[in-house]
Amino acid sequence: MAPNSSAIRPKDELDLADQLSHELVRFVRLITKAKTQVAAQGPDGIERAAYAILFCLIHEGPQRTSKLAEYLHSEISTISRQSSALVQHGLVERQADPEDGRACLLAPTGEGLRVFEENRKQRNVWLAGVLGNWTQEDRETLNELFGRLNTDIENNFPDMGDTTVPQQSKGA
Amino acid sequence: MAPNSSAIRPKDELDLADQLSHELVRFVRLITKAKTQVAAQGPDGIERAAYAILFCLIHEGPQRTSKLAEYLHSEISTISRQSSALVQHGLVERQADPEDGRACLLAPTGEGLRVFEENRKQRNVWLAGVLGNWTQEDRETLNELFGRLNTDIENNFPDMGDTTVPQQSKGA
DNA sequence: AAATCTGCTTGCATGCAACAACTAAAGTGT
DNA sequence: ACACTTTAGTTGTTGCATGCAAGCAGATTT
Repeated sequence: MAPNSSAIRPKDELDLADQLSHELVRFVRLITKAKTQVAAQGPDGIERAAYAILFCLIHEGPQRTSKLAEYLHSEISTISRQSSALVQHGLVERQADPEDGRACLLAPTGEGLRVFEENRKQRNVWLAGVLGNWTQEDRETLNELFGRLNTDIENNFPDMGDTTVPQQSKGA
Repeated sequence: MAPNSSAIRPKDELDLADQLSHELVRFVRLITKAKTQVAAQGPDGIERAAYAILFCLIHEGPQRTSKLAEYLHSEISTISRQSSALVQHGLVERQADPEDGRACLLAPTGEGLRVFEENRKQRNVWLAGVLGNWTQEDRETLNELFGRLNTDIENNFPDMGDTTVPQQSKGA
């Protein structure tokens, strides 16, 4: 079953939207599958999802749970759970927030950095494989457009928040 | 918390891979969130995930469960369940496969088409909003590169299958 | 110091996908 | 033609990730 009809090239905007939507869900499916295959947890028992936290902490510095949630578009509770796991495994440590005793700043530990670096390498090896035949230019273009897409999606969230797409009509 | 260090522009391939990885997970998070916000199920009680099946059937014609599973990178059982739901709600119908009595060809019903169309419109409205400020050229480029990315990821799956990224070292 | 607010954690429910056990229909060999 | 194996799909169970809501402890206000 090779993509035939709509999967060749866009004729007009609507077709393009269709196609892009398709690529979007295709991508999500692929990643979902990849996630299950790469094993749910690293040998350190860290949730896959928790690496995003590590990434954020490393790139942005120690953060509060709430900030992380905001940044990662997750529930605070989710971050809380994942952070706990990271702390338990010694990849992240809690520091008392000098400005607020209730809050705890999460910061990567040396071990956390090391583990993250290794993961980063793994991921990059994989990505390099995937993009092996790409020209440098295309890679950069993809990167840039992808980033823009994400940003634009982020900016379009508020609308979805209350517009909450009603979807179709029929009642059964 | 604005992206600072590595989130500006790629210096070399490794940095680019880093950045792209980041965009990838960012995207997944965004979509994940979007999915939950758009409501778990359509008013017809159909799982969100099932729409991919509808899409596939409409674009590729009646298919067997197994083909769908292959195409959508899902387990047959998953497809089976979702298909059942679609059948129950009259969006898809089972046709006996003339070539094999065990198999059933799944085909969209008129109602299925209608419902899908409505969903498509919704999605396109949203996408149009997201890509509102893009030039047509950029949109097409994104679409093309995204498609290529997906294809290349698909092709790199076999490796992941058994290489199953060992990840890091320390045992704690 | 009592009332309130806020940041985080925990319990419960949901959605989704995988694995396994099972049914039924084809093929195969004698 | 009849048992035996293989193949297609369905259903039950399990497990994971997430969101919501309730609870808890530290901070703030009056």
